[in-house]
Amino acid sequence: MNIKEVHNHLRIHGIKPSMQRVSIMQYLLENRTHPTIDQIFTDLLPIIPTLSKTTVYNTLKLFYEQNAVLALTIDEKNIRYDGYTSDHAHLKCKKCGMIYDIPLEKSVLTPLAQTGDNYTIEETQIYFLGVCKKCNVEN
Amino acid sequence: MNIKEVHNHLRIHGIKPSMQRVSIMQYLLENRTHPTIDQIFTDLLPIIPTLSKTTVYNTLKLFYEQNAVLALTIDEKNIRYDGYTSDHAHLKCKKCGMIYDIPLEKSVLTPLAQTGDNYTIEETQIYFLGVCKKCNVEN
DNA sequence: GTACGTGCAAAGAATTTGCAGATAA
DNA sequence: TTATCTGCAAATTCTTTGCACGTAC
Repeated sequence: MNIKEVHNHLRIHGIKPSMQRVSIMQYLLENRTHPTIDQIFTDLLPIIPTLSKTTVYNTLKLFYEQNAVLALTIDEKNIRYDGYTSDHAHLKCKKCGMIYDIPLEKSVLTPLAQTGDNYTIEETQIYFLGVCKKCNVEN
Repeated sequence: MNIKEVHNHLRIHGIKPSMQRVSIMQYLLENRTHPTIDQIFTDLLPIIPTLSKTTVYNTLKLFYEQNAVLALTIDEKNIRYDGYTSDHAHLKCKKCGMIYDIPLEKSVLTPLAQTGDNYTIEETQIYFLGVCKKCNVEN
């Protein structure tokens, strides 16, 4: 994904595009791995040697407040971030720890939306805990 | 809820009932407030003055491993525990921070169960983030 | 030049670990 | 007795805060 696209993506969400912010958002958009703060920091440090972890914290907090990313708490230890904000569920494999995207059909989304009808719902998250296909085959 | 019932509840889940374990489980069954470790500790300390926070951590980890409680990560700061393990969703109010139980209809559960069909799903959690009725009225 | 962004170091909070004493079968 | 359970203190990990320096408009 080229930098201009990332710039636009940030501006759409009301975020001024600094060099660090662009790099972090680009990382999230290109790596659909639901990374932790630490993974983002470690992977970007070789590219931006002056990067500090505080900046990664600040930036992701800002992205989250501007609804530019999803924050996943499916992992008890660390918050994980997802640059892909459309409707989808997440599966955490209890064996390998990987987090997978699970597409959601309308048959799920429609009744679910009705469930929240009596409240002011801003965000819905669905987490599955189980074993992924790969780990199932291997054992 | 009397102690014998709590004893049984623990034994059903393969947990030896010590005094501390019974107190903590009884607390969870009688207080459907999704408490944090700290809330449990603080509330039980007057009843069990020798209780240590380590024991509360140990005990809830054990309960969770034995599927005797649900662990909610809907709150980014602390894990919250729920002694009520049947199907229901949770709503976290962004204003007051309270976590509410939301009953789930079959129209939600059935298509949701089908979504996970290709995986080995052991647990499903649904989180709503929004504003509760009380806070909506007040503002 | 003023406001905003970044990054260091220190502080704070949540959780885990190591170990010794207590308890129960 | 022998396992297990408990609880203190220390260690570790994750996150936030305070502040000074840089940068951009």
